[in-house]
Amino acid sequence: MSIKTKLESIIRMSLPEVISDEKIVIDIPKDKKNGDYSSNIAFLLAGKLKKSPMEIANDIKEKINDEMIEKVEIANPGFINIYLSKKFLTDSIITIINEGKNYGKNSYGKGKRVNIEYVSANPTGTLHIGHGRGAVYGDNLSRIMSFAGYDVTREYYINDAGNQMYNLGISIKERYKERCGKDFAIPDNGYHGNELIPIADSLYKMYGDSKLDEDVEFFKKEGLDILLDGIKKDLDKFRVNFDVFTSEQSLYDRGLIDTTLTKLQRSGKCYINDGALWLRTTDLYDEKDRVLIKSDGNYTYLLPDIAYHGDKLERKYDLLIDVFGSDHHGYINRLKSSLDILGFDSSKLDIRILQMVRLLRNGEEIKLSKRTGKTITLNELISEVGVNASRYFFASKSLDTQMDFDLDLAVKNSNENPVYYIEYANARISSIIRKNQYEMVDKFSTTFSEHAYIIMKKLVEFEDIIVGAATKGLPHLIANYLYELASLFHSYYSAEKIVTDDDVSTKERIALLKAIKIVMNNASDMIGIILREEM
RNA sequence: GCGCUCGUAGCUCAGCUGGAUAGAGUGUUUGGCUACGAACCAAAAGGUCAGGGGUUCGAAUCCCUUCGAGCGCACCA
Repeated sequence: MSIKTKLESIIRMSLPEVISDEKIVIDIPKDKKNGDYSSNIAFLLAGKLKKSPMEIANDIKEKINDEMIEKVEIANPGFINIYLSKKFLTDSIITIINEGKNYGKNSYGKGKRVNIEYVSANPTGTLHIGHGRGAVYGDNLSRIMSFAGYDVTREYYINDAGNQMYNLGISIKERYKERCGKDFAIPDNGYHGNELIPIADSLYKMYGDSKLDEDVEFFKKEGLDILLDGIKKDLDKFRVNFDVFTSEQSLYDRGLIDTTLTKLQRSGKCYINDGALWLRTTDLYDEKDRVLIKSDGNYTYLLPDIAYHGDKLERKYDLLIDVFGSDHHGYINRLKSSLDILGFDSSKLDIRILQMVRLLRNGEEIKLSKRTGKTITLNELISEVGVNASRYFFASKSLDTQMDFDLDLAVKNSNENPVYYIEYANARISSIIRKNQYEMVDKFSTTFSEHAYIIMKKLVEFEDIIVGAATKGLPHLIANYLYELASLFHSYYSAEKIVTDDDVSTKERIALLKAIKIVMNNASDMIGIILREEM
């Protein structure tokens, strides 16, 4: 159980019975003079109990008695400040070592099924840096929520139906003609980037020029396979994985689009205007009604999207998380409205918007454009900066920062990257442990320095950080925690010697180091970073 | 024009259900290797939290408003 949860129940037990269901918030004060943990509960109860916050705080203090707590102080104008006991802190070293890779794992989200959909890039080209950000977010959130006990499904939606795919097919066909030495012309709405040239090349290698008479469908299928395969390989290299790939085409094949359409029509929220079928989404949250069937009889993209989300909800998830780029924020209301019209509970759908990555090269902005193919690909990023550094770069920032990314700067700075700082801490610890083999400590006898206790306090915070990151959807909390932990270690390491003539205290300090190493590695796992032991 | 997101140190960013004196990294200045790895540590300087109003014991955080930025506003996906 996490520290905050434990403290919360300790305080709860000390409340007067009448208000024992009050929500209790436990904080970690910025200034250590205000305790290791603190609660403002006395302020919140002042009105209900008709007493001053100071009085209430004192009443609570009187009733608190637990061996994990060293002392409780009341501070003006009514804060309750709690200090953890040293025994609790040193005991936690043993807990951490015993639990190892499982330390921090908890059952907070037990019994909750969550589906996280991310990347879902159209298979019409290679992944670029913008996809990388979404990939890292979705992957980290999946790792963290699993660790926090949620039953997580990672899903990728493949847009393999519709016009775009036809345009892809015809563009590949033209590139294939080019490769075969024939005249070729890519249509205006086709894909002009040079990403398709290797596709044509591999088709040529497989079939020679024997496929010149094949129709667009053939090139669409072949191209899709190759492109999707490339996307999966890039993601795999980036340590991003999925449990389920759902194809849009398969929704058509299963008849899901038509049944969804029928249900929508039965809802009475559809109407025909100018030969098109509209859905009255403005009855709910949308600012504008949306077209489901165009006047030419084709479906819009929205209809399969509704069917897809309906399908996910049918699969009995308690929570659906979609990771979208900010250029798709307009989706939220139309999708939620449609789901409610179908009788689903749209509050189960949580759409996370990630702000765009602005790309720079030598300080100059590069405009992203698929048509011209002028982008920085994920692959380029990985090969120039490395997986660890690029993942940390994305992982350490909140989703709603509009971040700048200068590849040249990133390459230049990759040697002074935060990941190096963290790995260096891991390497120093590993080196000391390697050179000084001691058996396991089962009881701590000496008093650690203040510095050491500060580290232990940080270590026991880990589970709360996991729960916070999982419930708020903020993986960057882990990245920051990891950096702070590394920093505390470096500082400790410089301040005092770990290995001394005193065997007993040396053994105990090394146990602390082992605990730090475990937590650092567990935290790194949460953000897909693999720490080297030597560098 | 309307909508969504955002604006924190020179630069890149934390600060998350409103908490105590707004924090890191980087850059600048200064000090520290005969000690377990100096890719490190210690310290200084650096702020009108975009501006203005409001809500309350208490606001970077919530509300209103002005300014600025990004992104949307298709019978494209």
